[in-house]
Amino acid sequence: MSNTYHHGDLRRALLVAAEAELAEKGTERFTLRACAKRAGVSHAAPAHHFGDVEGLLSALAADGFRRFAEMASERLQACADASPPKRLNVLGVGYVDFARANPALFKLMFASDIPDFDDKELRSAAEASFSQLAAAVGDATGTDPLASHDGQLRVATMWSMVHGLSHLILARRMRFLNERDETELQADIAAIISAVALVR
Amino acid sequence: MSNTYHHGDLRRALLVAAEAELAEKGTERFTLRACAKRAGVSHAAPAHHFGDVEGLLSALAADGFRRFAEMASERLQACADASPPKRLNVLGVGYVDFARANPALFKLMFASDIPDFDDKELRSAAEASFSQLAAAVGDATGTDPLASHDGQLRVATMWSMVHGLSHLILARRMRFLNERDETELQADIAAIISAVALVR
DNA sequence: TGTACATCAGTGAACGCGCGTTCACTGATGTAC
DNA sequence: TGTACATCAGTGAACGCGCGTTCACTGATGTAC
Repeated sequence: MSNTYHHGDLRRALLVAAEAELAEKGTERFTLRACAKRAGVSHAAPAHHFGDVEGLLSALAADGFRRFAEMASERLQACADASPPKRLNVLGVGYVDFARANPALFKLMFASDIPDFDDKELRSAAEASFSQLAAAVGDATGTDPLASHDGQLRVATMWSMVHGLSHLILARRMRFLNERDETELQADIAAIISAVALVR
Repeated sequence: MSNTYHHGDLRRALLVAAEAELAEKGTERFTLRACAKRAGVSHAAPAHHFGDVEGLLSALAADGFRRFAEMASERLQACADASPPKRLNVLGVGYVDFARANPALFKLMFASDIPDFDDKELRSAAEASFSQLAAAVGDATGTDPLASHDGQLRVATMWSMVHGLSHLILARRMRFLNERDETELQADIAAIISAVALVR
């Protein structure tokens, strides 16, 4: 058993390394060479799996959307018996929690220019997440969320709310929220979201 | 009158150039050399005024906040006689309009890592904008927006709403909004914001 | 079970490029006398 | 009005650096017979 020459799952390892690099250095200073080094591999290796920086980041963003959808499913399942508006609120809180737990990944997922959104894998992963949100809005409001103009606006409202809250928390722009401790913050997030989620 | 050696207002010209560069290339590929070239000046000149990239971007972000506050004041003044909730809605629509009119600048203003937020000028410009929003929320809800916990949550709700909507529109992630024409989009934005702005 | 061969993942040296930074300089401007 | 001088904004050549990319290579694996 010779251990090193073939890595085994370098693709996976590079995604993990890329996420850590992104978290440490941000998109500006993100380099393939640093990812390769972190994964313990020569700097030319990433090209084999991802082609270029954009390819690696697109794959990472797609991975982020899949993880988000998975988290959302788990949380919804955990409150399967609750009322639809309550479940929508739970999903919204999950959205913000995900962003706070994976700030660099979250920013990448919603960066308009970096990942290649024509990438099929990325696109379908993102749309699966979106559908989850739309369905929850539909359940809570009792309307088909995407068939009617009104339903679309409801989805847009909820999504904007949780997305903006996530982004402002990550950017540390709402000072009074930054000063809350974790328990208080959780309560505040749920309260803010409920201003939209429980609207009939 | 010799025309060129001293530029006159290179600082201003570099800010204009930097904004255009940012719009064209994004933060990733933003370079001082390109800004200097665009301003028609040697590549070593920017250091005289801004020190380094971060200094230039911080100054640009501060400029963005000042322009935002100015735009907001004008719009509020134009509807001075309307009801407070209506005026809050106008301010919210202005927020989204500003983001759509200055996408690169808007992203820079809310990037968590790029501009140096300890910069005094940037900080005070940002806080002035924030105060404007808080005051409008206070007027609309009849409470001191920052003194009470409830008031803070109202501000956070409104800000999250308009910020998230702006960001999702810029990132082109809400497909059904992308497909609207300008008039429809304006109406939809106002409708979405009113879900929060008119809540009593 | 063994041998030969094709395939593939990862290597490492080399390259050219554009970047930020430095620094001695030079041209323009303002002020003192 | 003229002269001398200090100050300052912008120049341009030079530098070192880290990047992505290329390419001939090599080590490991799987498969055919």
